[in-house]
Amino acid sequence: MTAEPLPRQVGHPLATEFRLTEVLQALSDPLRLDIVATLAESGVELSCSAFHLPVTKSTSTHHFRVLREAGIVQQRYEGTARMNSLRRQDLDAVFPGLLASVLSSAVRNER
Amino acid sequence: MTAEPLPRQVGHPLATEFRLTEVLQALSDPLRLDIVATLAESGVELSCSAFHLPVTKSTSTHHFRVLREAGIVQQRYEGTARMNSLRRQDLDAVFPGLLASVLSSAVRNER
DNA sequence: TGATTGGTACGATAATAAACGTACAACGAT
DNA sequence: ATCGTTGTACGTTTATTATCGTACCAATCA
Repeated sequence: MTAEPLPRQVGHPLATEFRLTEVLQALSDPLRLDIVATLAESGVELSCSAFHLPVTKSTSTHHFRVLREAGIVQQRYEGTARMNSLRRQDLDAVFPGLLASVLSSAVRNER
Repeated sequence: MTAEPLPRQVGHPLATEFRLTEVLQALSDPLRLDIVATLAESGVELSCSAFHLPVTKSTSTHHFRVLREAGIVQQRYEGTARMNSLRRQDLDAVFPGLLASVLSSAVRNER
């Protein structure tokens, strides 16, 4: 009676549920800001391990979860990897110009 | 030999010292975001007590200090009151568009 | 099947941050 | 001089967050 393993999935907030303070909080961590900037520059999906973050796997999981729960990244499984992409359209729809100004500020400020 | 009391003064960071993550962190608190939005809407200097914050005086002092140290507000004494104003020009120079997008997002998101 | 890869879950710890109360300081007015 | 107003300083408490380690799971590969 071994149950079928459930397909792995994660919950993402709807764009209507985004909260500004939560987004700002998520972006206020240097590591996470770096992740977002890297995603924006690359323009493609990236696995968690592609970032070579200077923290352990479990801490990495934590940061990606904060970004996901704030609505900043979209995650989906591809094999064993979890692919991350920016929710640009959703963010722009709810907070117009915010991501762009944060990203250009991040470049100027060198994080 | 009673020393003259020093004129009260506070330290403000130079615009060149602004750090994006610190600014985002400062703005990520609902109370502080409210303060900034009120300052922006009013367009004038406001004393700390003009905000009628739902916290004690000492907590209020704390939040204004966070905003000041991030470079978001300018403070000066006027009598016993501490007058606060936005450092709009400095912020726009270092992080172009950031404050504007945060403020318009705050309105949409109703904080 | 078993090992490897990439990531999660959970619990613990340490650092940071929000909130408060009390005591106090500077200024203005009485 | 002393009182009310406005805010600061300091120490404490509580809540949140960043980090880690260990154990584990699902997918792929040999």
